[in-house]
Amino acid sequence: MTGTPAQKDKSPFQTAAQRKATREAKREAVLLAAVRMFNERGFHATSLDDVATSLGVSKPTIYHYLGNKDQVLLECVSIGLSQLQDAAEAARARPGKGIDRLRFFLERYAQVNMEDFGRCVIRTGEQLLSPESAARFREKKRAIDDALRALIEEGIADGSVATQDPRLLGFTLAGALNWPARWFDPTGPLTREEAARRMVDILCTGFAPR
Amino acid sequence: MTGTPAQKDKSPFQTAAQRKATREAKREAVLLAAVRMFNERGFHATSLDDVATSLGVSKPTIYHYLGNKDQVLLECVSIGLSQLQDAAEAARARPGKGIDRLRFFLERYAQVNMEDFGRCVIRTGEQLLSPESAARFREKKRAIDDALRALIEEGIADGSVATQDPRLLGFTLAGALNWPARWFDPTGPLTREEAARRMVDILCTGFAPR
DNA sequence: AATGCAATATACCCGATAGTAGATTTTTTG
DNA sequence: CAAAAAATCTACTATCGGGTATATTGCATT
Repeated sequence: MTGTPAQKDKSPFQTAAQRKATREAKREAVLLAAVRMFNERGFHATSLDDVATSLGVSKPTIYHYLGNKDQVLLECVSIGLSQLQDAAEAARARPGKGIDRLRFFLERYAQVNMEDFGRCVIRTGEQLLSPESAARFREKKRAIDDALRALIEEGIADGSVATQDPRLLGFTLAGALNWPARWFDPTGPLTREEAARRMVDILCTGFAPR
Repeated sequence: MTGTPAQKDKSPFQTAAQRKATREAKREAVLLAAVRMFNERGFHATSLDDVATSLGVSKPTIYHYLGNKDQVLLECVSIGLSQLQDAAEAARARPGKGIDRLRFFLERYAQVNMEDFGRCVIRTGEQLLSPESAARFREKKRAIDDALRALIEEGIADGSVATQDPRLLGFTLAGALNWPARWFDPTGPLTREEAARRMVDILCTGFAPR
């Protein structure tokens, strides 16, 4: 048996698929490093030099994987928004009354907003992006809003959700559950799941005694 | 009667007090122009040249009234925060059950967040300010948070507010009522007062049917 | 072995803008 | 009216950071 090499996948020689995968992994590492710095120090206070240095590479390497700073930010918020979109679809696919599906969505929504990419969605003002990127950003946020509105309407239709003004209810719920992007501290007393659950409870029953 | 002039206060000659007042008025005009541009285009996307031009003056004029850009922003958020502080004190001074005082505060709080300086408070990340200014900013925000918490606790004490977790209730309410800083449009269908009232209603009773 | 592409680096350019120096005009006051 | 003070301007400096031109290294495919 002459040919078969002893090394299975620690060979330094990669297949085309492996190369593509490591490239993708590097791209994602750039985005993760970037989003963390954006969240911590702010977009403008984070130079791509900073991001590069934090990864032990130089700035042109980032440009090798992503076109420019605007694209880096757009990618980051797009990841966060697709997580929210996934949550919406999962809620949509659930059985149960409208209120249950709504609560399911709201919990996930809150949880995403406590994670790196979700936080970035909330903290990123449209002004930070180029006009074209901002348009795509708005579009995707709009889809999330619509999904939330639809869940509310379904709840109203089956009598499990009570409100005078679905639009305003949507804004109110979203606002309450966006805010953890600013205050939640994962090293604090609550887990993401627990914090999300309790917030949704509060929103569901209100603060007046029943 | 030789002396008494016919012009009462349209004389171009001002008293010391009047001069001080016009100076203050100019300072405030700068802050108002600045905060509007900050809210619209973002802090970093607004140069002091832009602000100056919008007032028909040149940049050094701004420096004549305010020390530097950091101070301009700090002044803006300080105005917003003092409006919130006023709301807290007014609520504190009210008669009635805890829940009524809390609702009073929350409505004002929401209204402030739909106005120029309040919006700026919400939209300003601490990273935009110098470390020293950021510390003062945090301090003042902290005071508002504490006031909200205190009102909640009073409601709990007299049985008019129901919650398992006052801290989280505070965050949830604040988040919901901060969010209008991002979405509220004064040219839209609702007045500030009406929007605030409805949001507080939603938060008070929740979205589950009673 | 030779050619080519992917990955990465160094060193640079350039535009924007915060902040300043110094002159100038206007107003107040002695 | 003269001198001082306040208000404002023009023109400049300095810095930062996004983005690029170009060189280098090394694996990969034929």
